[in-house]
Amino acid sequence: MSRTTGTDPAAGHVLWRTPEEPRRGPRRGLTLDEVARAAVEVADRDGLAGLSMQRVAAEVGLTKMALYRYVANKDELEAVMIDAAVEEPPAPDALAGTWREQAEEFARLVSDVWTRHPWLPWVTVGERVMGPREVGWVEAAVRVFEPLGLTPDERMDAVSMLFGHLRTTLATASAGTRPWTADPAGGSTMRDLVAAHAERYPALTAVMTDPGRPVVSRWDFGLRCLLDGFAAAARRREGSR
Amino acid sequence: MSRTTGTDPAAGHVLWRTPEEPRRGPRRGLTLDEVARAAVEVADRDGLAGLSMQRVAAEVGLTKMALYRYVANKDELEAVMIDAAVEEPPAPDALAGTWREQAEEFARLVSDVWTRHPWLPWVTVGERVMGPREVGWVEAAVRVFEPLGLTPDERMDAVSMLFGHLRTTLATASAGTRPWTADPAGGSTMRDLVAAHAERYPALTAVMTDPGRPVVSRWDFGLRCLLDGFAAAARRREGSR
DNA sequence: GGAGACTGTGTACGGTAGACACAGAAGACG
DNA sequence: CGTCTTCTGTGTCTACCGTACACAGTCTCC
Repeated sequence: MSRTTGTDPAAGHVLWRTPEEPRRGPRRGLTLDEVARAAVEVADRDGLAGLSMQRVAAEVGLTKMALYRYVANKDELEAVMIDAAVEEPPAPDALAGTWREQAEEFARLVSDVWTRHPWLPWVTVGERVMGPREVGWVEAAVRVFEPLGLTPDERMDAVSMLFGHLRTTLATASAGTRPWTADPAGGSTMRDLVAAHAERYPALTAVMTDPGRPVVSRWDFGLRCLLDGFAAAARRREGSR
Repeated sequence: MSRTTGTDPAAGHVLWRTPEEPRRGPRRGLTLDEVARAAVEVADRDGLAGLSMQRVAAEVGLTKMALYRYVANKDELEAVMIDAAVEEPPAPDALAGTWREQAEEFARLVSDVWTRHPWLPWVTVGERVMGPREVGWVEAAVRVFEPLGLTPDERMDAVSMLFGHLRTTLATASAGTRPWTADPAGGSTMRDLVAAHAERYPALTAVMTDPGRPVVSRWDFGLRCLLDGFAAAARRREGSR
């Protein structure tokens, strides 16, 4: 982790380093991008638990130790595969309409990518170095909320909440469950458990007997609540101004 | 995994099994509860990554293989330690006031527990068998939203979103970061990265230059937005009735 | 034609979860 | 009392994980 510029805290990180060809020695058989895409493929196929240096190495036809010529460790591999998987963020003029329409469209875009790579909602949490594309997605999200009269901090909070909501929804959805059963329930078992102990959980029993709406309408409800909440916050700001 | 009742899907799971003394053989030196509490202690001290069968076994003075006499595998150990850590959920009459005050109080209670055990927000996701206490917390949350005119499904969605919000907030807070920097950013590095590439991320740059409010006010903002959103949904229901 | 830098390989280490066989303890039953 | 049976805890073993390190081979620069 050696800083080169002094201003860029992650200059030493593969994600933000411009790849400069070494002068001497044998050419490397792969690019960092190929490694990243192979890792994405492994995670898509075998899940996050099935992702190991061994498997990724086998995918590209190398020994696992050769991978360490491309990334410093597994965390860095994860970082580059995230930035490879999220693809390009929407351009500034890609989203049109009111802020609300833009937010809905943005959520749909994130949902698309995170559905294509179901492990993404699980790894885009916690302390780590983000890649340029991932930061680009956050940038795009911040842009969406600019028309609202929120303070910068509130705008960022809104972005955070939007991503959080998508994560919660999509992470559990990818687990093959209807969204709420797994939060913090997890699995259809909660429904059965409640049914087996109805006297102990009356409020839940009442909820569980509901026939249930289709997933799409649940998705709408959550997002709508969130955006309504932001709108209310914006109104508060407007009023106090 | 042998069902005993037929109606209870997790009857074979330690979490829902009433512990019946075996007739013959030596007495076991520990109770399941002691094992669970030891595991909680390890996780509190060494974090989730530091939690291994080995460490927990050492904590209680056993070999790791002896642990398998108490739990079937590590997942089951995690399950029992979750239910041990969350403690008793609030009683039906423990929360008072309007639904909004109750929701705020409930959020505070969850926050307390999840702060005491910072690994909790990370493990209470995904497909798994919940314990009786954890289900009790969900039950309590559902009760809070009963006064609102939401449909059962919407009520459950609201609960899910509330937990999701708390998880996002507390998981990142425990990582030693201010909430939003880690979502999906992660770490103060995002701030620095944006600063180093200001021309590329203008919207983010504008946000980052903000001095920033104290954490407590960010907490309020998020929760307030969420509850405002629920209130709006309830108003929609009222209006259409 | 070196010298030196770089890539990919092989080996080794300490960690993980868990399968399995076994020694010993303790109640059940003759 | 002795024996049978069942249960607990131990020790050993396998397969895998991330990764440190030494080394062989390859390429460019001087």
